[in-house]
Parts: sequence; structure tokens; C-alpha cells
Amino acid sequence: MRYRDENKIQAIRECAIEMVAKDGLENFGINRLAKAAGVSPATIYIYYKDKEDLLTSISIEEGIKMTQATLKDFDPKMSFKEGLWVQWKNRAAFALDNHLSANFFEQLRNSTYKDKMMETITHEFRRAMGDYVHNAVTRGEIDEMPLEVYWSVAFAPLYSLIKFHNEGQSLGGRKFKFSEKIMKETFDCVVKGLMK
Amino acid sequence: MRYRDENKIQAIRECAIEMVAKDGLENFGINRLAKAAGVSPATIYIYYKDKEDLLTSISIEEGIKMTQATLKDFDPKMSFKEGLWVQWKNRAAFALDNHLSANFFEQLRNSTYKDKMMETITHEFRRAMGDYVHNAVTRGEIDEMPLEVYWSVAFAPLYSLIKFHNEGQSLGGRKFKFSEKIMKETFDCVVKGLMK
DNA sequence: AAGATAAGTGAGCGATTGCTCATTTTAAAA
DNA sequence: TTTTAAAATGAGCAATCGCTCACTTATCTT
Repeated sequence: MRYRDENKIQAIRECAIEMVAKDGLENFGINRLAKAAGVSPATIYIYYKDKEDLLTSISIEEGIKMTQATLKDFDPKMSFKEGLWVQWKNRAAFALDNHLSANFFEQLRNSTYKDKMMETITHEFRRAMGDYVHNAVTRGEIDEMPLEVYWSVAFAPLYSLIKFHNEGQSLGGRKFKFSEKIMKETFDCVVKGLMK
Repeated sequence: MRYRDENKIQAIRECAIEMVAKDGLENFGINRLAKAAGVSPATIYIYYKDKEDLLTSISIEEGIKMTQATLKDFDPKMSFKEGLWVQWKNRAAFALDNHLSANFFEQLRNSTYKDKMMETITHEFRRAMGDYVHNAVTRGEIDEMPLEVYWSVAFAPLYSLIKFHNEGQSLGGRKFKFSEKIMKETFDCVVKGLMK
């Protein structure tokens, strides 16, 4: 027997993330990836069934990493405001530290691969958020609402800010820069809207 | 001389939008497009310099249509709350009526083509929003904030809701359905957070 | 040392990619 | 009617695509 070379599989994963993030999902290809990772195209098919399997598998792994990072020091029994703030800080820190992963994930989430990848992620999310949101409702901190509405109000603004920052986009004349101060102000705004 | 056949160029545009929306940007190709639109591949290059020019041109056109639709019956002199509500209703109606366009636009906005397309769109947006937001600030309805923060809080939640609806995604067990009632509730939540 | 088994490879398959060019078609201008 | 010039075409180019296979290499068990 011969054991799998963990350096190889890791090189494949990291190169795939970097390529998609930098050149775009539409320019991602197996032959390119093999060359970039320094392996044979055939080697990739030892680890992944096909191109779709590779992309969805990696995006699920990254999604789980992101979810776990977001939930660091988080406890479902926290007050609503404190709990959401912990998640915002964690999520922002992860996106800044791993902006290739974050970009990769965001591209997959807006592609035809989204269905397969989001199954696992949303299940993970729901398991983690269910109790916390329910507690906040029963404590009378927030109104009951569909989880999709909650996500849209509580997280979409943060994701948007991170995107503006990471992609160097700008609506004003000067380039937008993320900062803890801006994040806190935006957070206060969102929490004020959500809480009774 | 021979005149350009407007049916042809329109067929090219509409098929491109449909193909990207349904099969994904990563599966979009010129030869496919030509076959779907019933024209020769070479014909496409009469109207567009290359694949990138085609995608960015169409996305800019659709973006401008979307912006104009969003600003229907909108007046920069409106009160903050009324003005934002008009835009939410318009934007949601457009996305439901033209969900292929909306999906196409969203995919381009999350791809490597985003830089080229967003230049024009954000300029249009800034021209339209500048006065309105400024008025709201001087009237003391909202605090001053970077345009990116404003956009993230005021619009990102709506875009997220529309995506949940159009793409049939779901966080809860049952499928999420958009409705005027849910939109209004979400809107109230957002406005409460933004206004003093 | 020999045998077994899975990891890993490089060449290359058929299909498809973005794009071009020699040619034909069309309709206005002369 | 003839000329003219742009619109439109279909065949097909070089390059690349996703993927496979016959084969070599490494490391375990016997």
C-alpha cells in the first residue's frame, strides 16, 4: 500500500480556492489547477469524482470552517445583542484573515453550484441559530420572524460591508475602508432595527 | 448598405441573459449563444468586441434598466421613509417581473466582470441617491454615514430576501415565499434601525 | 525479498472553447 | 440596373476543456 500525500491534496484545495478567487469561477479548469498545484490532472480524480464534486466539496469544507469561526466564543444562551456582536466580529475577522476563502465561497454561493453546497451549510447554520433566535424571541428581545428575514436583516449588511472592503469597490469617490468603528456603527443600526 | 437587424441583436441579448441565469456564467459560451439565438458566431462579433464586452455591455444595460425601474415615482425631495419604501417596492416588483435579468445581474456582480460593470452603475446610483440621502441627513432623519454603509443597511436585506425567493433557497424546513407583508415587516425593521 | 495494493503520473482522447475569414446576402445609393 | 458597403454567414482554426488509461512508484504485509 501507499499512503495519500496530504501535502498534495492540500495543495489542490488551496490552489483551487486561490484560482477561483483571483481568476473567477468562469476561468477555473482542472488542467490549470493541476499545473498550478504541481500534480497530474489524473491525481485530482483520485480525490474528487469530477469538477463539480471538487468545487462543492471544497466550498462545503470552507463553509463549515467559516461557520465554526463565526461561532467562536458564541453561546446560544447569550443575550441577543451580545450574541450577534460576537458573530459579527468573528465573521469579519475570518473574512479579513481568509479573504481568498471568503471570495471563493461568495462566488460559489452565486453560481449554479449553490444548491449542492448550501444544503450542508444551512443545516449547520440552522442547528446553531435555532435555539439562540428562539431564546431571544421568548425573552421578548426580538419579534418572531422567518429565519430568512432574520438572516437578511442581521447578516446581509455585514456581508455587504465585507464585500465592499475586500473587493475595493466604492460608491463614494474615495475607496471604502472597513474598520471596527464602522462595523460597530453599522451593527448598532442593525440591532436597533431588530430589537423591540 | 444593409441595415442591422434589430431582432437579431435583441435575440442575442435575451438569450445571453437567459443562458447565464439558467446555466450559470461558468457554462456560458459564444458558440452556445449563437446556436440558441439562431445566428452565426461571427454575427455576435459585429455587435460586441469579445465575450467580455458582450457580458459587461449587457449587464450595464440591465443595470441601468433596473436603476430606472427602481426610481419610478421616486423624488429626492421625498421624506426618507417614503422614498426608501418607493424604491423597495419598485426594486422587488422589477426582480419578480424580470427574474432572469435579476439573476443575470447578480451573477455578473459576483464575478471577475464586476469591476467593469459596476463603474457605470454606481455612478448612476450615486447621482440619484446623493441628494436624497443628503436631504435626509440635513432634515435630521438619519445620521450621516458612508454611502457603502447606507447601501449595506438599506438595500442588502432586500436583495437577500429577493434572492431567497427567486432561487427557492430556504433556511427553515419549508420553502420561503416572498410577500408584500413580509417585505413591509422587513422594511419597517430596516427603517427603524436607520432613522433617529 | 517477494507480492499486493493503492497513490500518482504523463500522454493524449474527443469535445468544446473563443474567435476569424473568405464568402454570400441585403438594401441603399448612383 | 449596376455599384457599393456593411450585415451576416458557416466552416473551421489553434487552444483548451474535462477526463481516462496504461503505466510507474511507493509502502504496506507476508
